[in-house]
Amino acid sequence: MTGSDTRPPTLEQVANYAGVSRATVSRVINGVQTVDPELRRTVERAIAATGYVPNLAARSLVTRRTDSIALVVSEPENRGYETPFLTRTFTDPYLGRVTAGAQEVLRPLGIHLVIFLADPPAREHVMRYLRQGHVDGALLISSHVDDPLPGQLVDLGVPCVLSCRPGQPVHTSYVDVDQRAGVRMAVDRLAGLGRRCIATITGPLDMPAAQDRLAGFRAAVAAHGQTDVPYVEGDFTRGGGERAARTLLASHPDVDGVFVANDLMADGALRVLQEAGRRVPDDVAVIGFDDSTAALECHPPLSTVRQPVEEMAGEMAQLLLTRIREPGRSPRSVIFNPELILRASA
Amino acid sequence: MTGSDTRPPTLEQVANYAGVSRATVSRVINGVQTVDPELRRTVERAIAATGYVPNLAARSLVTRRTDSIALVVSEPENRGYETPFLTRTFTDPYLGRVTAGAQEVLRPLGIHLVIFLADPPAREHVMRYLRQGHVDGALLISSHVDDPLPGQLVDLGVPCVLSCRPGQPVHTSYVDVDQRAGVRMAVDRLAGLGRRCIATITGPLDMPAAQDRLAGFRAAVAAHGQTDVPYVEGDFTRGGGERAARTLLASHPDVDGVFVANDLMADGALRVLQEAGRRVPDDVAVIGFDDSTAALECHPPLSTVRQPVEEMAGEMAQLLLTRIREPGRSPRSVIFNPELILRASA
DNA sequence: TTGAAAGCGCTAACAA
DNA sequence: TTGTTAGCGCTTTCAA
Repeated sequence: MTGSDTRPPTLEQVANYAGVSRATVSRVINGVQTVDPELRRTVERAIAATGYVPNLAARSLVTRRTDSIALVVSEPENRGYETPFLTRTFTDPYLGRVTAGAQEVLRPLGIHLVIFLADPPAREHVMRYLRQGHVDGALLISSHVDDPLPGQLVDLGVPCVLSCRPGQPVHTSYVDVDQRAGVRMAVDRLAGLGRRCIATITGPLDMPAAQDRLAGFRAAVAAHGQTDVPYVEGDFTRGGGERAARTLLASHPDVDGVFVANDLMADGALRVLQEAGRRVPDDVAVIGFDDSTAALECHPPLSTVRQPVEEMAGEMAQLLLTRIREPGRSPRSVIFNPELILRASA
Repeated sequence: MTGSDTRPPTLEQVANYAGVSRATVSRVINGVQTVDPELRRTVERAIAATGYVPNLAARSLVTRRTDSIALVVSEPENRGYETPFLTRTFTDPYLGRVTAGAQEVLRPLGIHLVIFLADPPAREHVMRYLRQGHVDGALLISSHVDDPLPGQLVDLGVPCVLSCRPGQPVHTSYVDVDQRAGVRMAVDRLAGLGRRCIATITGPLDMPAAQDRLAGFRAAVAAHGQTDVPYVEGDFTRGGGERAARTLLASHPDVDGVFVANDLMADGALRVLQEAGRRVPDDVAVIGFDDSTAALECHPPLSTVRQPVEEMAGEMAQLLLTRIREPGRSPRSVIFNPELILRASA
């Protein structure tokens, strides 16, 4: 009944059915213009009648293209975060935005986007998958300074583009937001609100993005004459934000402004601040980073530094396509401008 | 410098290098036992020396296997949820758990898991990808009653397994949790706590899982002699939970127990209840569903009905593998038992 | 145990 | 404009 023990129809069979050569059917399928309209019609009927679907393996064996690219989220090793990798990844709106942005440019081109999560146990598999020519290239979300994956992929000749400044120099393109400029906007705002004790909750400091934001914070508060640089390291999760906020409150009870390195942690921090009896923004003003959907769900809605993630992902896709088409061309990176979005929290 | 204009080494080249035939190299690669240990050594050296990696396309052209299976998350059409599909999907810990569970069984077998999101714009692409034989089968997360995808895939002969009871009868296996039993446990607990006005916040009622949970709720409260069945429809997101809780509070200010159809909504509901001055669990007891990571992040920590998602996903993978190996065999479905996890909220 | 040879289904020169 | 033909890189009989 399931009846698929029989093989799917081949080009050859369609050709026989239509009474033409394989080459002609191939041309019709690939939209080559030099085919007699009448014949094309005949072939199309034959395709419909036989239910023909091209065999991808056969095609890519000769074209050396697969028309699909991978989105790889990588984590070099278990750093004892409270939340495991998969949970963190699938709980943060970030990946959804990246996917959306990449799809936007890939889909019209008929290119498939396949998603891979490369935590240490999966790492080898993903590497093999990419090497075996299953995809034409990879968009790499690699956030840790010491992640060897980007370097390895480049060495293997897999075209790729990174989602942010790589921790170690890698001969490949990347896309990033001007982290420091973003933080600067946030701190300027807090200072403009008259806050005198401005602190920050950082991301994991083994991530370039987190380092950049902390460095930006240092520079920004210094510019406003604040000599102390109170910071607590978080992990970019809601729970981490809560923990960090508690630590911060204990060490700096007089804090009146907080720049939190992402929205998820800001949400957690907001909860803790308010449970501790601080009014936001009156007692403590809070600004996040990302402008993800989480920012809108905060109570009160979160002021935040907007990162145009979708656009950035689209650009990554473009860069990758270029890289695939012209492997010789030298890497090019694109830096986007952040924007301060003001809501109720600061 | 990037130097990959040159083609990767082929089996043939490795064979020449090692001074043996292609067949022998192939045997070594595929772990065939009948190869002289000495020769095997030679070949392995040759493989290492040349940096050989099998060409997947060529292999699967002959074996008709790809050793990869797809995890497809499907949504039939835009139902005007507040939160868009990708955001919802990548914000809910559910998918991470499914991935983890499936990987657990697939990885040791050397099978790749590739993730696809099939919302309406991507749908056609994903279908094509699956039909073209890019994967050996698919794990399908399809939550809507009227999603045609499962039926279409089955018709196309793509082996698949569903993540819950399908809305329409489909000739394929699925895995599910005993929804009604789970809800029953929750309601029994609330009733046991002496709650007299027990309400529920449901998932989208065009999802079988949401329907089952509501039906289970009906039956359970009736069993405790509560004739009224107060419910508000939610959307399985945090924000949706907040909105639903507000509605509920307005229509049933005397509510003292709430069963919320998933943890994310329960988190939102908790916030709203508390902002409205209700103490949890004293004034209102709340129980969620899933036992996802969100349950632990709630304030107070959420009592919830545990669904063994990882295990269920592992079983899906097993079922799919069986289905791939023995296409003739008739579909088999597996129902898991839920478990009530008591924390502070009820 | 090893090798020779025949394809898997497709695209792309090249000829006609 | 169409058809013929030669592979793409691999696995797998079948002989040796």
